[in-house]
Amino acid sequence: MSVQTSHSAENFAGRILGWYDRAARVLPWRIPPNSGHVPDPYRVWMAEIMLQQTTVAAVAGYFERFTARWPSVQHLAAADDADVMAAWAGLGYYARARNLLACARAVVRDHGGHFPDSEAGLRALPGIGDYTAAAVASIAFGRAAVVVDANIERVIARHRRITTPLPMAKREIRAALAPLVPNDRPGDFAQALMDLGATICTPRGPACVICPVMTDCMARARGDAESLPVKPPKKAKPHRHGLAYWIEEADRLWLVRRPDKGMLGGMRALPGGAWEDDPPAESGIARIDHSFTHFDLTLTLVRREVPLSAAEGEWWPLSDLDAAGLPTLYRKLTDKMREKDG
DNA sequence: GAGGCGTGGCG
DNA sequence: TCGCCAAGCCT
Repeated sequence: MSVQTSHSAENFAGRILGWYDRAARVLPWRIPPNSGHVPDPYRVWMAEIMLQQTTVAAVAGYFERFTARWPSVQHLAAADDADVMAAWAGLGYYARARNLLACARAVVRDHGGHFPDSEAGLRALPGIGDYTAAAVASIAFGRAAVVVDANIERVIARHRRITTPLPMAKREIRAALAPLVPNDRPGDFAQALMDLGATICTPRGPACVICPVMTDCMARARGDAESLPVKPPKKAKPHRHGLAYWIEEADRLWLVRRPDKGMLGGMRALPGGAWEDDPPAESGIARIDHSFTHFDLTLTLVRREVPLSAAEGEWWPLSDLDAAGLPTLYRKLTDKMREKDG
């Protein structure tokens, strides 16, 4: 991975790290630069999984709750699946939670409770891809890995003015970044580039005038930083419809668990039918709209008297629905019913 | 390589 | 309002 470091590369890393020393964001999972503290690989890993495609603001509370409740990988590995899934509810991309548990158990079972300290070792664990392996190797273990996330992609595509469209540009971006990675403080370097992308080299309206690497940024010189990186066009989202069943008895609600694969896999949910292209005939007692990554959904809530015999599920106290850990889609329905009934 | 996979915030 | 986007991974 690492390489001969040219004079200009040192200069780049130096300016990035100098800026980071002054401007690093204070985050619950982050060791402040030059504090002399040693990062806990478990916490670094936990944060990286939660931050996949998810904003810092959304993650903060979940990170605090998870690390308080399961302070080590051994604690997490011993947790009940249902508790972990419920605690993840609302954060999205639920395959991450299933892989989080699988990964914790693999670390305990196959690695004596210690995370592998190499990129390749980390990459072999469930839920850890190229980015996360490099990020944990670099931040937790000081390895000079080439960390490339969407922020860093944007920073490098602009600095080197790489106009090849994504995802083809990834190869060029990685090649451009590799010789810039310092052997000293590689973790801070990666976090610095991500902070830079999040606060200065932003997708829209980048604040080039205060950027620590403005002087040799090729896109800045050309005045087209905001147009980079070039991304492929998005596809239109279809609209779907579905039914959900409100089955209530003695102040309890009938909940099911969705299958492990597919949408909202492994999560508690209201029972219901398949999601289809056409709206249902019934008008129901409530209706909500929800937008997923690849389709929009209108869900109609219908009252039913008894559980379907074949459906496996559980009666849940209506007074404690929050603890069920329903995904946001179903939370919208239960919130609406709570409003109606007072 | 392309598509499946959540959610909330922001301009 | 609504499209875009956020520390991607898996198949």
